[in-house]
Amino acid sequence: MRRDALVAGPLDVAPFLLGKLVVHGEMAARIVEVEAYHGELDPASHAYRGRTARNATMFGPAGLLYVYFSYGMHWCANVVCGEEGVACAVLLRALEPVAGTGEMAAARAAHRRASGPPPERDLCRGPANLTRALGIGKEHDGVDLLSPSSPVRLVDDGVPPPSGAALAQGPRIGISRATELEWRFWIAGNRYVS
DNA sequence: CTTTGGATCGTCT
DNA sequence: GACGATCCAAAGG
Repeated sequence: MRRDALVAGPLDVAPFLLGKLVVHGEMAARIVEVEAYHGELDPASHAYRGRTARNATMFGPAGLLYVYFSYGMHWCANVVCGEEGVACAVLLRALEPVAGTGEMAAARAAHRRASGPPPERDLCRGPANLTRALGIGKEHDGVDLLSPSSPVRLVDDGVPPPSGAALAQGPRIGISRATELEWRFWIAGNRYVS
């Protein structure tokens, strides 16, 4: 992954990230669904009202991982994009498990307890589920996804982003403002989409 | 299948 | 003091 590929607006970077791999240890999963958040121009973004301690990572250089805590129990992961100082990010909403699925299932099962591990299709389905499966938490906020020495990395294995009819687009999920914007992107027909 | 309510806490107003 | 870029289990149809 070249960093300059991420130095662009979130509406360009979001579809570009579809098909890329997120790697953590022996685990790898392919991005199949994302949402774009455009910092200070976007009422639904954490950075809409400017820089705070929580959203500081969003203002960093492209390629950082922004992790935030939500609803008192969930972690969500974003890829920071755009120029440094501009708070753009792409939320990861669903991934297709590629490697290390046993470890992912164990991580999910540990949290779900009684109900056991979810079916493979649901391992990384949903923004909080995928961080749980991959073991991503607050300790990963601000790590450089493009550095070979980082625990969590973004890898391009040559699978091209979807284009034309293979690229689907619609409203973002779970927000209360700017709901008219169709800033969610996914791979059309992919069964791992949430 | 759909609907509903509970969990649970950091952050910003 | 309210609320959120959510998920899950239980209950109802």
